[in-house]
Amino acid sequence: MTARTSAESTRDIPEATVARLPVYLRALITLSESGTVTCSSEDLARAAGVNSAKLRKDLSYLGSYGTRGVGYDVDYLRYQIAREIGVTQDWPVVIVGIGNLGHALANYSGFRSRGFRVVALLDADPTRHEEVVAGIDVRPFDDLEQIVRENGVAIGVIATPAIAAQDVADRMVECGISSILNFAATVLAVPAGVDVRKVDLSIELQILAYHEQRKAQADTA
Amino acid sequence: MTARTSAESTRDIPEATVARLPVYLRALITLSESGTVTCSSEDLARAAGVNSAKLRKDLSYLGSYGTRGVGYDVDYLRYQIAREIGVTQDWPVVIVGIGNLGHALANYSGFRSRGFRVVALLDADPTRHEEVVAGIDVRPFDDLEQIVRENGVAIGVIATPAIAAQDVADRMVECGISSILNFAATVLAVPAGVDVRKVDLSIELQILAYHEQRKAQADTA
DNA sequence: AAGAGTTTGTGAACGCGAGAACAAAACGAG
DNA sequence: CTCGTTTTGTTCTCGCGTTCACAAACTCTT
Repeated sequence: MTARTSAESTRDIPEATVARLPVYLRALITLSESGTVTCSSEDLARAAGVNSAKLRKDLSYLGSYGTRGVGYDVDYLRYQIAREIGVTQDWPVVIVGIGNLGHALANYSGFRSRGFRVVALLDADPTRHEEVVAGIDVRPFDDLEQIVRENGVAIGVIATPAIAAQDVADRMVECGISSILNFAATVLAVPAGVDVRKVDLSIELQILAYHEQRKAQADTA
Repeated sequence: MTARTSAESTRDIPEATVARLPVYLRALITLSESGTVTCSSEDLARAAGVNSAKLRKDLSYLGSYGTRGVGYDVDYLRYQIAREIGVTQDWPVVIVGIGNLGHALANYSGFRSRGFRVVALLDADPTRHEEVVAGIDVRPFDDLEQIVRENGVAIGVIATPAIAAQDVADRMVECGISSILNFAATVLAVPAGVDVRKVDLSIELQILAYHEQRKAQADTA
């Protein structure tokens, strides 16, 4: 990892703030589409479901984009956040594993509208290679390297069964992919420098179940 | 909310720990299926992708289920964690919104195998009410109250478009559902006492994009 | 039976994030 | 131009979560 020398735009933003920026961005888009030109931190915080002090602190890491006594220009702030996240540019993405979830992901319009372009759908099962999902041919997993090279893909999505996920991740890393979104129910081992984010549907439900159980215990206490 | 008087099993477990318990549980199940009888905190931590000190501290909130100098009995610890989370019992769940994602969720085997039973699929669109997904009839959204009442449903999953999500949530709360898993791209407002967890696919990708952009900047610096 | 070797459970230190509170800056009225 | 009002940007404090480090407890060998 090279040392950071550039003065501009490389202050490090806390991870917790990074995770909220997309939420603010979505709220700003909604406000913009409803014709709102200016909003206060209070307005935006309510739309994003956070505390207004936290919102202002988060935005202060990006710079000083508001006007005291007035608030924030919705479209201007929207652009600044989008630029900071990096979604003003186009991110090519590959999805591996075209089962039920892979289908849903391929058809998910939220990717396209937010700067992500699905350039390929891959599956190891040859019987799926006839399929066309969301207007995209399903191709053999072995085409991964070529696709990554030709499209400059940096982000991969894993929607395979858990048993296959580590192999897919290894191949992705070999091909030069450095960010992985993992929907498989397994912990991936990857080298340093590769980012993995995990989404596990059943874990979310289990967390809810824990709290639900406690509520039930409290009621019968 | 009633005061907690029961001495046993009501120590409050930190939220961060609760979020990791399902990960430990999954790791233990994998270990158990591979025939492992005993494991050290180091082993389990590696399988779960966390620090072993953190693992031990997390487990210490549940009680003292290990043996010094030996480690943990895999099946025993597995049961204890499952019991603490509440997945030794069966949780009936309804899914509202049977689009691409709703299909994927209805077919997701990870729910069933972890104590969650999908008792109904609901959709507001009458043209879908002919469909049978994952062996379950798709029914009108207005049947929600009856289904919740008859099955004692406490957990609802929202997989509708963002525009409909708040209405669905309101109706769920009215019917007595007190835990909601929200896949729609919107922030839900719910009364106190109702838990909401949000899963937003495009937000996860945006977080990856942010880090990817920084890596690219670092390389060209 | 005693000592060497493991591994858990936990006390203590540390760092990060949340929220309160306020000073600084912009606007508008008179 | 000045004063009051509004709202941002930032400082400060507090609490939570992570990690280290070690004593307590158990096993095994001799």
